[in-house]
Amino acid sequence: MNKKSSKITILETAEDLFSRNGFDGTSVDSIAKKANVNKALIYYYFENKEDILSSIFLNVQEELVEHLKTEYLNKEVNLRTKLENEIIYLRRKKKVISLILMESFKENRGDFLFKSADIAINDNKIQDDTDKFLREKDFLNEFFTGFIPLLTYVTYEDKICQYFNCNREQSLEYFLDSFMDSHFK
Amino acid sequence: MNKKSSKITILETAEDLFSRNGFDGTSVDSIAKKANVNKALIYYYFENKEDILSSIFLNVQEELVEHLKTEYLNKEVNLRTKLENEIIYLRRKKKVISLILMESFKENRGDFLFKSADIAINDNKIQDDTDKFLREKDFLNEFFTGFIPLLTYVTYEDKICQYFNCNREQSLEYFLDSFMDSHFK
Amino acid sequence: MNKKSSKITILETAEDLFSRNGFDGTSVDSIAKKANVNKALIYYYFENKEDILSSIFLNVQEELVEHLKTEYLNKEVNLRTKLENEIIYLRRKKKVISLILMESFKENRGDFLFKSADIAINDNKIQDDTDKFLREKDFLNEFFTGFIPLLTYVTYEDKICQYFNCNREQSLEYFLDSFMDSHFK
Amino acid sequence: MNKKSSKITILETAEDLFSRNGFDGTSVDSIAKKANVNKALIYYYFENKEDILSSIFLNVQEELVEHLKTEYLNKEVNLRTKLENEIIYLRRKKKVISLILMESFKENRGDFLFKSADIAINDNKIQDDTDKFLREKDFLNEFFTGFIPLLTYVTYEDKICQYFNCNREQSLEYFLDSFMDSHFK
DNA sequence: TATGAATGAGTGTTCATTCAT
DNA sequence: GATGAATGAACACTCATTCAT
Repeated sequence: MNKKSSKITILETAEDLFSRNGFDGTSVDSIAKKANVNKALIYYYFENKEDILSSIFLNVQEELVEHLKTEYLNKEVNLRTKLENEIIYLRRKKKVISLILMESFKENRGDFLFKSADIAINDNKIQDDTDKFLREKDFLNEFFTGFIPLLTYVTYEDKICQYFNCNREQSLEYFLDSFMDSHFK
Repeated sequence: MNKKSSKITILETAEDLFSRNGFDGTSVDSIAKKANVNKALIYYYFENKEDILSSIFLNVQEELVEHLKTEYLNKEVNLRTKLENEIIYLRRKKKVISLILMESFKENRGDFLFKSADIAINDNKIQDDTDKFLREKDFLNEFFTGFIPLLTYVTYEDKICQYFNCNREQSLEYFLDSFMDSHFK
Repeated sequence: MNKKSSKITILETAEDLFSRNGFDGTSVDSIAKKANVNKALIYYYFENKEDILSSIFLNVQEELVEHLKTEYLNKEVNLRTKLENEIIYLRRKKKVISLILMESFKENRGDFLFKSADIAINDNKIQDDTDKFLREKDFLNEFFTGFIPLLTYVTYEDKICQYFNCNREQSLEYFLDSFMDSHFK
Repeated sequence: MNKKSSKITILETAEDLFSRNGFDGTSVDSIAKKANVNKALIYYYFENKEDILSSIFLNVQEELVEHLKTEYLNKEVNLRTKLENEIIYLRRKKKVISLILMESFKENRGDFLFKSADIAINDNKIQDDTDKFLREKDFLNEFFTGFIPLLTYVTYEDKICQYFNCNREQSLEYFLDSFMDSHFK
């Protein structure tokens, strides 16, 4: 049988709606309606609306982090191709990414983004106090010239192409050129 | 007399709350309460909640655009100092910036950001179809390696310093190094 | 104009419904409907459902306490007549009384009843530690042989008369006889 | 084997929660959770929530009635000791008693209490219409000076001791003195 | 300009109850 | 006996907005 479990349907629908309208702009009612499940069932699986959000975040964290370790790309021979593939992957996750970014601007809401970035950039290695400042410098560099441009690119891509009435694959080329130039030397 | 007009108080309070909790996460009630004005007075000055948001955006647009024309910085002698000053200015606008970014991820909400970027980057010059692709390439480059890192830096600065328990002015130095390296050759 | 203020209508309706169905058995919706006011208006006047209950309690406390100081009745010449009048008064308050009693049995809910009884019985006089035990003994005596029979009488009166199909004024006579005998010597 | 049957566990848990929070303040969910049984199992044993309440009441009625026949105590030699023992017994039933009282104040809910009192006081004897008034007078007397003080004492005892920070066994002595004086001549 | 009162529709959440297994 | 999943209606509470003054 191909019938997806209700819980997964709920999560996917919530991800979709949250990414379109924001967390606060999405009602639990609308999730239930779009997911074709009874609203009370949502509360059978999740403690509250917030819990849906956390679940979405946690489900994607590990996978996402893996794809954002741009520093390792350095050693690759065909760096640009590798990067392109990463973006193609990230495109499939653009809804969560949009959601993560959106929420990160709210008060006391940046932690998930920073933690993910921290793990991706510092590879979770034992944190040695001696290189705290190096770590900080590295982090800021990777974060603002790598991480953020990458994430914002995949979330804004369609919107920009729509706004400027331009071609998506062409835009990707331009972005890749730009990113290669600026981020890698 | 120091007494600000009610309308300005409302706008400032709304900007503050919107930037903290998002547009949808902020109620008109809470604005009224925090601004110490009668709720109905808000509807005397503004058509609806949306109208408050537009007013905030429009009031700041021109000024903001002026400060985001990073390409012109190229010709400056003391580029880094100039950039630092810009960031110091943008810090004072971080609430609106945060708000603009937050909203830009929602469906059909990116226009304000893109329009501002478009004006800042292309200087609003008569748009000649012949260099459309150059414009696009330039735009994407400026947008993702200049505009976005700058805007996200000022909005994330405090959150990051809090998360990593680090020093704000030191972070700024690191960011400036990074930005100079990546964005300007 | 005879139009009662909405706030008072809400309080009176709530008192009525709470006393019939209990606090938890009464919905704010039902109060709004019966009081013919918009539900949101209830939350304009009261912080939450609990706050309606507290308001009802506090509004009646002082007045009620005054009528329950049975110990002072001792010196009266026509004690029985005095007592009868008190009961006639308490009958008019039987809704709140019923409500107070009902709630007092719940966990952490007896305080209002005990505090009222304490004030009524001890007349709020400066509490001298030397006669703490006397106070306790007096309190228990007054509470269980005076206070409680009186309060339960007015709340059960109608129910009992209905159950036994008997006459209300005749019952009052019987109760007064009984109370005079047992409580006063 | 110490494993209680599920049905009994449900009844005991319900009794506990009902007595703490009232019938309406207790959800079937919370009973299931606290009793560690599946919610649907509750509906396997009981028709509905109401049915749980009735079961609790009926299970205890006979036993309770037996212990409330205070008029027969009259003939006892050591009346006070007998009474004390009754209270010690009733203490063990204080949860149901609290529940019975709580519910009795609601509209159309006093019957269980009155019926129990009626049986206890009139010993269920064939009801002769000729002494109807005597019966009524007796009933009211026993009910308000015996029955009610006794029942409310065991339910309020802990609350009062907590409120006044007093000793439970001392309170019992005081209450017994009081009850002996007022109820038995 | 300003306000207290009011409203209808919606919010997140929980309810008692049922179903298939 | 027992369970996980499901449901429709209700819950307490809040929303953006309006009105009369």
